[in-house]
Amino acid sequence: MAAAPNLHQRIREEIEARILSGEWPPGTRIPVEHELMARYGCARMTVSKALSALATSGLIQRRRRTGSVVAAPTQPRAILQIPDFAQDAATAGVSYRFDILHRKVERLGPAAAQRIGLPADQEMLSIETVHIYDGEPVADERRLINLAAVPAARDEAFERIPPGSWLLERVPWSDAEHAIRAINANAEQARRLAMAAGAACLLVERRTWQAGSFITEARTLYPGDRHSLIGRFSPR
Amino acid sequence: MAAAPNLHQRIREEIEARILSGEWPPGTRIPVEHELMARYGCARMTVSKALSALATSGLIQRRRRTGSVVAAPTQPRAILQIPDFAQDAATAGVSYRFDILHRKVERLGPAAAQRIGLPADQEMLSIETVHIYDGEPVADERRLINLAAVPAARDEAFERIPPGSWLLERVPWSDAEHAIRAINANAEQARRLAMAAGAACLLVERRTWQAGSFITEARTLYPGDRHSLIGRFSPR
DNA sequence: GGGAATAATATGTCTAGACATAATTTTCGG
DNA sequence: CCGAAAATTATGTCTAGACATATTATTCCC
Repeated sequence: MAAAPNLHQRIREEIEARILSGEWPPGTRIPVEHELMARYGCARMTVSKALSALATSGLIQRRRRTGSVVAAPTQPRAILQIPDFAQDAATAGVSYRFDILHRKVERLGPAAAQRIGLPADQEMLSIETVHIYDGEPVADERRLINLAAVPAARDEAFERIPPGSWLLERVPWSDAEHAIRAINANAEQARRLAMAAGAACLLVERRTWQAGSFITEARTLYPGDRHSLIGRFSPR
Repeated sequence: MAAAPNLHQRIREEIEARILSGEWPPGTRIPVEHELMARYGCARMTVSKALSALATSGLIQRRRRTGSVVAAPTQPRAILQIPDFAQDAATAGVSYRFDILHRKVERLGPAAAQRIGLPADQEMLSIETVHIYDGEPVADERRLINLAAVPAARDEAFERIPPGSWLLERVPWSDAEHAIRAINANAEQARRLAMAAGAACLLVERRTWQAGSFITEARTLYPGDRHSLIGRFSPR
C-alpha cells in the first residue's frame, strides 16, 4: 500500500486494508464519520469521500442512523478480456491475418431472431471470418451486424480491418451479453480450425446493444487445445 | 434515464448519456467545470463530484489545464458470475446435494506448484467434489486449500457445506485469477458427469490470494451440453 | 402495555470559499 | 529566434459550515 499523497485516499486505503486482511470481517461496524474526523483531524467531507468510494466499490454498506458496516462478500465474478485479434497478435509478436469466408446481406432467420430477441426479417450483414496467427487458424467468427443500426456496414468490404475491430472503433455500445460454452467441433468447424473432428472448442457468444437497439452478435469458436480465456480480478 | 433526485447524479447521467449515445465520441472535450456550474447553477464541488465519478468508471479522462475528454473505448470485457452451487440451485428451484469423492492432506506436487507459483511440498488439503442438481451431476470440482493460510480447513469434514461455500464465508481474498478452457472429457470425467467420453467440457480454473499469500485453487469441470457461463456487462 | 408523536443520530447533498498542483501559453531577456 | 521565467487555466484537495432524509430510540398519552 503506497503512502497516499492525499488524505481521503489514505483513509480509504487504511480501511480497505483492514477489511481485505480479515481484521474487520463482514458485519463489522466502521467508525462513524465523526470518529474518523477526530482520528484524522479533518473535515467530514473528507472522510465521507473515502467512505463513499468504499461503498461504490462494494466493500462497505452505508446506512443512515446506524453507520457503515463491512459488506458481505459478493458472488465471485471473473472478468475476462475479449481481445482484439490484431492487437493480441501484435502483443504476442506473431503475424496476423484474416480471411472473410462469407459476406452477405440477409434477413434475420427465426432461430437467430429468437436468440437475439429481435423480430425476424430484419436486415443483417452476415460475415464469417477466420483469424490466423502465423499461418495457424485461432478462431472462427460468425457475426451478424444490424444494418438498421449500423448502415455504414453495408458498403464496407472489411478488406483491411476485420469486422470486430471495425465496429469497435466506430460504434459505441452501452450493453453487452456474453455466453461461454464448450462444444465438440463438427467436421466443417474442425477443418477450418485445423483440428480433429470432435475436438473440444470454446464458443464465446457476444451480443451488444446501444441504448436498447441491437448492434451486433459475434459467435466465436476457439480451438480448445490452443486457447483459453484468462482474467484477473479483485473482489467486489 | 431516471430523473435523479440529486444534482450530481443528474449531471453524471446527462453526460454519460451523450457519451454512450455516440453524440460525444472519444476525444470530445467535456465542458469545463465553470461552464457546468453556470449551466446547472451549482457549486464547483457538485460538478466535480459528477466528473470524478465518470473518471472513476473510465468514461472520461480528466487532465489539468486542458479539461476533461471522452476516453477511448477499452477492450471489451466480459464479467462472468461464478455461481455458488447451493444458491444457484435454490434460485433455479432444483434440489442440491454434493458428494465428497476424496479428501486428503497432501504435499504440493511439482506440476501444481508450478501452476500456482508456490514452492512444492507445501501442505494442502485436496478435495474432490461432485455437485448434483436433482440427481444429475452438474460439476466436478478439484480443489486445493493452502493449510498454512487456512489452518481451520484441516479439521473440517465439509459434510453440510461444500468447500467453496465454506471458504467464501470464512476467508477473505484480495486477488483472483481465472482461466477458462474447453477440453474433451476422459473416461473417468465422463463417468462422473454422466456424459459420453470425449464430450466437450468447460474447465474453469480459479485461484485466489489474500494479500499475496495463496488461499485456494478450484478446477471445476462443467458438462458442455448442460452448462454455459453467462454475463452481462456495460462498457468501461 | 401499545401505539403515536418526538427526539436523536448518522449519512446524503450542497455551498462558497481556500490553497495546491499540473500543464500550457505568454512574456521577456539575450 | 530561442529558451527561461512568469502568468494563466483547469483540475485536485480540503474546510466549516448548512439543511435534508432515513432510521432508530425515547417519551408520552391513552
